[in-house]
Amino acid sequence: MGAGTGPELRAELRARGLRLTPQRQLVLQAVTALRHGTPDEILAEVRRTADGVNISTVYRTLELLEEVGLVRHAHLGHRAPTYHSADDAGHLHLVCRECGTVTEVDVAEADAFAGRMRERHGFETDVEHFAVYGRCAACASS
Amino acid sequence: MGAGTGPELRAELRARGLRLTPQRQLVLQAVTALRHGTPDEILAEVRRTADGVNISTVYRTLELLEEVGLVRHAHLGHRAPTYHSADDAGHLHLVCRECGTVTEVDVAEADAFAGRMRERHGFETDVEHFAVYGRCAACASS
DNA sequence: CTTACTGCAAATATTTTGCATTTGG
DNA sequence: CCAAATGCAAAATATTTGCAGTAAG
Repeated sequence: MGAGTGPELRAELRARGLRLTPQRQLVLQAVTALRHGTPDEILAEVRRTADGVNISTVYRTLELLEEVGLVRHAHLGHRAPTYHSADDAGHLHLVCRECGTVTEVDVAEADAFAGRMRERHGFETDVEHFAVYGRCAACASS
Repeated sequence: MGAGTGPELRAELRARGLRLTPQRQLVLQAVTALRHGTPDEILAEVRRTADGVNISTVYRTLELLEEVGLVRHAHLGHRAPTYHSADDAGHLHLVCRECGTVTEVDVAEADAFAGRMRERHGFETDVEHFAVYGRCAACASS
């Protein structure tokens, strides 16, 4: 289960003179458990277990975990940076504008597109960061 | 130059029992002039010409112009829905994470990708709404 | 012990809303 | 004239920051 909860987090932090705190463990656990979560949702998830973690700590911790490389964020909607574990990387997000469902798709499905952007525009696409908007199969058939 | 400033806007509005106001003309002109703008930037652009248009009117007007089909918005960054004229549609946005430059690319370049999403996932991609993140040629070579 | 980290409350930033007034048609 | 639209100020959201107290190592 990769970076997950314990020793790897500690190692990443120590390597930079940073500390392992219960809050940081809890936030990382919550991100992993939710698979996709906004700062708000992550706070709620954390509070199902422990209590008293502050929202500003969640923001600061997410930023830090991202720097350290254990979590990433993507933009799935209007106002919602969504965080996920770096372990759980390797997919695109297809977001349905009608029902909001997020479908995960292997990044390889965008390889041809990314290659084209590279060749024609010298642009290195970060396929994991962009959300693809549209209509999912279920909504299209209704 | 399509929908632009005058008569078409009036027609679209009248057809729905809505009114043509100077504010609505100004906002549409500003969106067209800027090519890409956040509500804030649009307000600033409007104020270069006339004065006294209120920020809440900008928000309401953008929403309305989008319903009517004269403008669209895309998500190009963390906190910034960016509006553009519907006339100026037909392109993807390549956004550089380092310098922020937005490169426009013909939507046809994503046809293969969109086709693949349709076939394999039944997903109808709105290629114009998503921003593609990455590094532009200039930043990659530095 | 040292200083990184957290909680808290206040500051920012962004967008939305209620309501009295103005104005397009 | 009358309903639609605007301006304004307040409310609702979302995120950031300063600082004093707490705790990791």
